[in-house]
Amino acid sequence: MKTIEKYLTDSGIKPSYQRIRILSYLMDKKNHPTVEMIHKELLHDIPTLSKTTVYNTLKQFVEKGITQIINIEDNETRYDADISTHGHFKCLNCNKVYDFRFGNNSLEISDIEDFDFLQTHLYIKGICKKCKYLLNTK
Amino acid sequence: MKTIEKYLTDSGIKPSYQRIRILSYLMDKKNHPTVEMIHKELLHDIPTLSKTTVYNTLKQFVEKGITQIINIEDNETRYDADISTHGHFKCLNCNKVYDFRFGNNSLEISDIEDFDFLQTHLYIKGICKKCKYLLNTK
DNA sequence: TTGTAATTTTGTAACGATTTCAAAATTGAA
DNA sequence: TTCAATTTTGAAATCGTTACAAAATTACAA
Repeated sequence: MKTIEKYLTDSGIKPSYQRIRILSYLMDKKNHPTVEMIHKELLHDIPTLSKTTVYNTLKQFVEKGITQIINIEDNETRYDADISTHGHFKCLNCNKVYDFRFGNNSLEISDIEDFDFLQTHLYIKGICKKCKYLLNTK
Repeated sequence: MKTIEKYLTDSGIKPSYQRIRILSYLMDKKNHPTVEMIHKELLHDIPTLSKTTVYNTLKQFVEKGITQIINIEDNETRYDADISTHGHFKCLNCNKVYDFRFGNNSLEISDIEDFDFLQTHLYIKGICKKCKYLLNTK
């Protein structure tokens, strides 16, 4: 069995064709897509793919813990199959979402000492390196 | 002129009755409300208040920089009149959103060194102290 | 104070993302 | 091969948000 199918099976998800393709898309592209983006692109290969299937599949992936939701913007829900703790940077010029690493232990958090932490999401917005130079040389 | 009116005027917003009431609500309650919550509660005092006004007002507050959007959950947009850099913790048991402070310099961010940071949002989900003890003693 | 223009508020309609739901298609086991 | 269970599909419903035009309010000049 291929690794992606085994990964789904091990996560308690039956590896249907659509599920394999959607997870592969997330893992290969690493582009933090919206439902719209996934549906639009996969439609080229799977002409019958319905948007409902994309919604259902992603909901299942999130429930089973193999995908995380990115809420960096209030008007778009994005998805990420990289479930390791890492941050997301959105460039306000080109709208690209970048991954970044941060020292989780070094956060120095006050006021919520005795709380149990289950998920940490760090979002930063600004201007990426590429756009910064482009904008400067205009 | 009252302080809240002066604050609006200084921010370039004409202090209409509705705007004063909505900003006061945010500042007094500090409950990170949704549009729904603000509208429902103020309706007791202002029976003619329309939801559109709440939307318009909050959009203006955000544009003028006196309110920030909290996207800790993908199905609800919350608002906060505290625009200082601070984190938000959502209890997955009681759904309350808590503020917390964190050392901004202690983040130890890698991979996006030369990017310009404009906004930082740190969200943590888990179980709050109160719910933790309640759940343990059940 | 009155009249008029500008601004703000309101309510309805439109919109877009997401969910619901039942039928159709596919899969798996006997 | 047959039948039950699961998955996918597409249409309709729902929900949060926005667009828009009319009504109300405010500001200001005569």
